[in-house]
Amino acid sequence: MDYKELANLIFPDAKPISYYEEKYKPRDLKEGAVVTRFAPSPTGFVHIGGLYQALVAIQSAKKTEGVFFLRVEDTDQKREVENGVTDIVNSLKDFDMEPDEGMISDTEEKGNYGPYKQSLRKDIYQAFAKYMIELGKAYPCFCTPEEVEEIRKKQEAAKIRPGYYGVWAKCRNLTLEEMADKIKNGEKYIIRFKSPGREDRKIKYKDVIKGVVEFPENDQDIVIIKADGLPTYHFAHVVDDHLMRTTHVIRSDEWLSSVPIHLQLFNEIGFKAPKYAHISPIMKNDNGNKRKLSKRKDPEAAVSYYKEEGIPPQAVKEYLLNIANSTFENWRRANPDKSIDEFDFNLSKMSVSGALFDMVKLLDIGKNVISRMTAEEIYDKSLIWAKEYDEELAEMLKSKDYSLKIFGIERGGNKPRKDISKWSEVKENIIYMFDDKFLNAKQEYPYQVISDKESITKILTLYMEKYYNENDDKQEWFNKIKSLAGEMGYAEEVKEFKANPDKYKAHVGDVSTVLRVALTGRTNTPDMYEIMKVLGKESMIKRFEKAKKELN
RNA sequence: GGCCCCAUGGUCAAGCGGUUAAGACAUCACCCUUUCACGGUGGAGACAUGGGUUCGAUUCCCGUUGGGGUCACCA
Repeated sequence: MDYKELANLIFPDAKPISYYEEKYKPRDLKEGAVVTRFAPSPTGFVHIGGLYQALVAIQSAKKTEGVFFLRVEDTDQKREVENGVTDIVNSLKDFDMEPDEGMISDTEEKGNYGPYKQSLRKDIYQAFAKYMIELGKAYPCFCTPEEVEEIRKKQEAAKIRPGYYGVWAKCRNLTLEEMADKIKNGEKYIIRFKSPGREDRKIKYKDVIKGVVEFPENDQDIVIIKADGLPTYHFAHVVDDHLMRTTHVIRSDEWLSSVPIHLQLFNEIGFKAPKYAHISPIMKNDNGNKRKLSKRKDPEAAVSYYKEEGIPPQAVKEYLLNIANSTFENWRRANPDKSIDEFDFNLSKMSVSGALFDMVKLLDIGKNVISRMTAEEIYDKSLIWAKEYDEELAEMLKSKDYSLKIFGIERGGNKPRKDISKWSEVKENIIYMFDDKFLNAKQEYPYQVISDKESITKILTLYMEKYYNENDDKQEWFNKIKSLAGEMGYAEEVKEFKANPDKYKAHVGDVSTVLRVALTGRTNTPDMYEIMKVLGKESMIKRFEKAKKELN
């Protein structure tokens, strides 16, 4: 019995690895092109941290004319969730982050390096596991989970490092004959890697983001093929990223401590290891402690949250990019209209420590992103959002013409209005502009300086009867309000009022406030001249009548 | 607990041996303005701590403290 015979006994049907080496040829890309991937498990919704990784990966690939692919890591059937793959694909689509290669739906994929779903690659992993066995670098292990647990307990009791290694790795010392006999007897087994490492030796490696990191060598005989015949993450990673010709593995921080295992695996199997870039996770402040954004506790951890809230995908991406490379902010200010793909993203400039998630900042970016949009875009996007999440708003937006007029107020030009940071704010923002909403609802009228019934009635009546003319330009329009103020005995100029506070009871601004409150039910609105134009005279009359009626 | 990583204002962060320690968000004041949003000006606000090294440390080294990660037939 030799290694080869053992390997054949275990994987009689596996192809030689040369078959796969031949099938998945090195990519023909220009020098320096980054081939990278997003490789999530379909275990539930897509996490904002995952989106962050994917974004960083895309930027890296785009910048170098490389490849970004989506690989689904579904080797743990126990944790798999229904529609997991579809969710991932759709989430990337929502953010306009479609991969160049890989899964494009639950069952379809594109690209020449597939399958891109690990559960479909069982044969491939087994071929490489077989190869490892032939090399004498992997072996079958017959320990039951209970036995392994038993070993761990002993180690813990003796306060020594837990794990399957050295003298604890019982099965590694079985003779080939013993192994063969056990297999023939039908004993259950898994495949373990035979680690050549020693814990008292150090390895150094250079992470693209973290810099030089030093670790003890791996000496654990880790599992590479599980009882169900599927590989563990470690082995799948090595096989896949080799065969898919990945140049850069961009993944979450939590993998950093597995690097010694991965490097050793690459080395023993004889492949060139990719470069690693370990990204710090996005954190959240929880009672003074930092912790990762959690799927269970934090709604904003799920990318679906941003869609539901109507935060533009563009804003989320810009926020994330800003965390990744803080120079992005300056670049954006200098290039307000450029696509983020033109930003010179730099992996190695990413922060080594995890950033606290800042919703306030995100919404500020949202505000700016939306302010750069035309009224038409705002209309389209809020309508799409409304159709899914807010029927009432969708109903309000039915008249495109009218909606466009509202969204057009103070928009365009170099100082656009910045009062919407997400689509879920739109309704509150414009609802008073709709007669059927405004006229039929009970309104609060927060009058300010001028608040007595008589004065208000007089202002509203006089204004419509004597002063308002829908054909006035803005200057004329405001002059009329001044005249009205004068007629009422108030100061026509605010400055004059301030100079002689005792002489007047109020000033033209206070008169405006009365008009504004009567018209809209609020003290803060966009430009009133434009509001009146959009509303039209008929609506104004109705609103003033309502206001007068509801004076107390 | 072992191993690893990290530490600049409330938050994100420039910095890479000599700086009045940038900038953005948030905050405050003022200006602009009929209100708000915008815009403008200004203010407050930081190098965790103790040792070294050095003519000189935010920057380099060590310890302490604090935070994070990881130790599965999960990824």
